[in-house]
Amino acid sequence: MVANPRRKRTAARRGEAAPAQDARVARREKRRVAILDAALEQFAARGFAATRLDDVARRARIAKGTIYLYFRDKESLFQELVRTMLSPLVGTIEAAPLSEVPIRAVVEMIVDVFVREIYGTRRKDVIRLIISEGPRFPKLADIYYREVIARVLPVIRARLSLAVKRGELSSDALARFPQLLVAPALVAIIWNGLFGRMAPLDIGELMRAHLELLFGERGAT
Amino acid sequence: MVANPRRKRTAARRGEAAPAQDARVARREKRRVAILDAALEQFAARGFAATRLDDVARRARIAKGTIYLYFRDKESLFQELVRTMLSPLVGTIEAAPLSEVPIRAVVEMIVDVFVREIYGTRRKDVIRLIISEGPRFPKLADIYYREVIARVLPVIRARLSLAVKRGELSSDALARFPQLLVAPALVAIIWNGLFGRMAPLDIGELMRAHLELLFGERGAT
DNA sequence: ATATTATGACTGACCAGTCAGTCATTTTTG
DNA sequence: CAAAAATGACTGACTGGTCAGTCATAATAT
Repeated sequence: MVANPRRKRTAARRGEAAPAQDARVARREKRRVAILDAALEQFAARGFAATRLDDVARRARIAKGTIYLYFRDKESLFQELVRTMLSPLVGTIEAAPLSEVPIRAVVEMIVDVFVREIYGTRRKDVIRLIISEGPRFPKLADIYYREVIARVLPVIRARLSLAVKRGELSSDALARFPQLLVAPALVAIIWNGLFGRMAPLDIGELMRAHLELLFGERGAT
Repeated sequence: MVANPRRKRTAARRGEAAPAQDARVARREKRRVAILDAALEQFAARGFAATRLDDVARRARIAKGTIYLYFRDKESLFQELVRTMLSPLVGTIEAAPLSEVPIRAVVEMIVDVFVREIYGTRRKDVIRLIISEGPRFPKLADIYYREVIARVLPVIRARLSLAVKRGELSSDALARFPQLLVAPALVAIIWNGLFGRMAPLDIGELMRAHLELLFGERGAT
């Protein structure tokens, strides 16, 4: 799109952003979110292949054709969904108080972010989707790795290595495999997705037990 | 199937198991396995919904209609696959030398079974399938829970509780959440399924590090 | 000859993606 | 200012293709 001279003139004359234009943009964004919302619901409930875009459209209260005005195709919609839901979270870890805090507090903070911001929100459904569909959509696994894992993991690993050097940790096991830190939380997501009906797993207690194994008895709660 | 009178007569007359009959049974079983094999390959590669029974048939070198002589429908085939692959494994744990062995050896044995018998075989694909498709097939999650989890978990939990009572373990965290024991192995399966191309995770090293965190430095290897 | 097993063409349901047409809103013209 | 023209967001019927499951027929075994 080329800049429109008409628009410029109007905005200049009134000394404000063109209101009609802004309303359009806002409306467009609202629709986009509505589609993504509906898509998450359907993909989470039925998986990628079994989700019908007719249903997504119905949930979003639009016609099916409209989806194609916002997303290239079903797979793009799926990818955008993952990107939109997870990318914002990365900042939280990247910007966190780094090395000024004792390692136990750092670890508890990471675990807490995971439990509250993922397990406690619809993001857990996105994680489930990545686990389920990722192997069949290399592009999806790629996006997730590049935009989340590759940005968060090194930060955490660096802090853990520092803790080893400082003598805060007696073993370098965690620094070498930071995955060990969140593995139980991931398992809780999976477990409750599968067996929540018959044997729900209390993620709070689970992670408390996990930290107990890592650091020994009770810490600040 | 009702007992076949012809078979009885033949066996009696010849004083041996009816050979023709046995050949039939064997042939039938071989076909069944061929179908299950092909199905595992396809389901693992494409997921339940995207797998075509035409492809399964081609892989098994039979016609599509033949599948329906061995399995009621696509979903039954899927369920039978899971049952057939995992049930045999349960015996291994159930029959293992229980409380005569020190707890660390018990734990290492459990981890080892997991790594060798699941991660090291096509059973890991079955686990992946359960994780991926389970939420959409409650019947599948049910089967897996009843036939595997519900039989293995109590045994392991009991042994861990005993270890706590005996003073072999200083914390009851593991006894309360035996899931913590295998969580890293599960994460390794998932991780390598998603990111194996760009950042493979060495499950041997991972589990060694895990045990190090649970028990402190090196044990018997 | 009969029963059992296997085949693969066929059917009907299903669904992603398209596109010609509608309509509300905005811009231009007189 | 009102009428006319332009815009572009939105719709939903339609198409082409896919695939689970069936069944009449054929091959094989007894």
